[in-house]
Amino acid sequence: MARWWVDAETLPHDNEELARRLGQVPLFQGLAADVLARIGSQAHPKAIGAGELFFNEGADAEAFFVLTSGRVKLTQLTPEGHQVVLRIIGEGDAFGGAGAFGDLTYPIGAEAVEPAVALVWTSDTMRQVLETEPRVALNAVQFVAGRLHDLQRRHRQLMTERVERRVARALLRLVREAGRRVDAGVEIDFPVSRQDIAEMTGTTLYTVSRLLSAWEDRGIVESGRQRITLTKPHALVALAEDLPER
Amino acid sequence: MARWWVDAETLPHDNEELARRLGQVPLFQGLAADVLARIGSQAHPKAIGAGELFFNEGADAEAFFVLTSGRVKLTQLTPEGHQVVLRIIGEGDAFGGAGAFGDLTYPIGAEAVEPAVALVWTSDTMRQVLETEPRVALNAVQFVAGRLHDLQRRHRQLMTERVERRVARALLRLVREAGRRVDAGVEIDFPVSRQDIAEMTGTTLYTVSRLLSAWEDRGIVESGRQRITLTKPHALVALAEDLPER
DNA sequence: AAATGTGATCTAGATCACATTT
DNA sequence: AAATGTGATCTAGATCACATTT
Repeated sequence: MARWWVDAETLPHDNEELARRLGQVPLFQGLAADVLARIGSQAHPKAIGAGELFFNEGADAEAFFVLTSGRVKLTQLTPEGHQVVLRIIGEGDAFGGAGAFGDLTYPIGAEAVEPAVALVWTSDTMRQVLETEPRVALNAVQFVAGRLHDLQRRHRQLMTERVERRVARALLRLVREAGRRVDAGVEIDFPVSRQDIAEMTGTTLYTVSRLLSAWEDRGIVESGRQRITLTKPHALVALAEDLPER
Repeated sequence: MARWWVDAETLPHDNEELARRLGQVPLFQGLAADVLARIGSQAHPKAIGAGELFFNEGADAEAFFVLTSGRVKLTQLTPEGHQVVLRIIGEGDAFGGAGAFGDLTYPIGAEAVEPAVALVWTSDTMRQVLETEPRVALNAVQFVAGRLHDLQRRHRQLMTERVERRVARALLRLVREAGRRVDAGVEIDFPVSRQDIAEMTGTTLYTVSRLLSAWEDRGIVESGRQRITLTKPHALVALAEDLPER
């Protein structure tokens, strides 16, 4: 997908283009151009830097977001302060819907892993859109149900699969959603640390480091500081799916 | 909550009462009586025995259900055939919505843990209701979002907490949703095996058995064949929340 | 027959402790 | 300074193997 807006300033200048882009967001699919323009006119852009937050878990759910550039990780914190990464989203993805759906506080946090820009609506505005545009409500059901089904599958995998397979799946998922072709193979297109992978898969950075070292020895991956390239993705698929490795 | 219908035969006789009951289902909250009556008239009841299925994971998502009596576990199977229990639902709970929300197959299975009766609509019917009754779509977003948030919390717990705590949480959850006061304390009101608890918490029946034995020694639970009574629920809360135990 | 209980043993992966790299 | 690599050690909980209970 092409970049939507390179920065916050370019956004308000072209409302027609904005409406066209919004129509490609799954949540707003199927809406008439004038409705999209009206929804778009109620948004304002917000840009944050890498490591900054759009919102914290537990904060008042005052706003709804659609990411227009960058990557954002959706996280939860344990009472002991350990972070868990639920998913990493990219441009065109909606997040922070809890307020519009009736919750008082965000059940998750949202942190930029690289500089990010999002369109922001107040939760009240988005609740009104949900209530006046039945198509948006239908899209929202499908969107949230999709998230639920995906998490159910990963929950099952966390319950039943070994760490190696879960880490293999996480890497494949990341390149599927954010892969960039490079000479050596497919690279994950934003900074990912061993710690990030550990927080996505329910293990420790030590174990991720050892797995990546072992895979590097076998020529399956190449990795550096916050950078991972899959040189033989099919070999990781074999690990993830328990296929014979040829 | 009082029993809705003791068996399939009693259902069709009183459409007004049916509409009143449907109005208490979260998904149908806020609908006018005539709309409820129309929705109710399109349902038919289905009764199955303990251990039988309303549907299998992966089957065509042809129908939508509201449980009116009994308990149903929502499950997933691993490729190796191991079962995982995502949740156990009771009367008034909706399930099998995937078809109405646009999926072709059920992402989970639904098995009765005791004799159960559900109202059944075709997925097409329910999709039409979703499309013509904006309030139902709004309710559905809230319902599915609630399921998602709950699973996100449990996913985090599965990633970060020890087995003992997860099992303590599972028991507390079961008595909260299906607890029955008895002389000795609070009993889980349907048959639960060690295996069921293991499939809910991502451990083995052996570990659950050992935990229950240890807790029985400490006077926290009493348990028998497919039966668990919490005699000191507060002690389990202390285990689940890491409180000092007094 | 299916569910449960429990001792003995094993092991995947966590934890600890440093060293090295970017 | 933050991220990574890796040897040494530890341990929670799985696995195995029976015995017992309902």
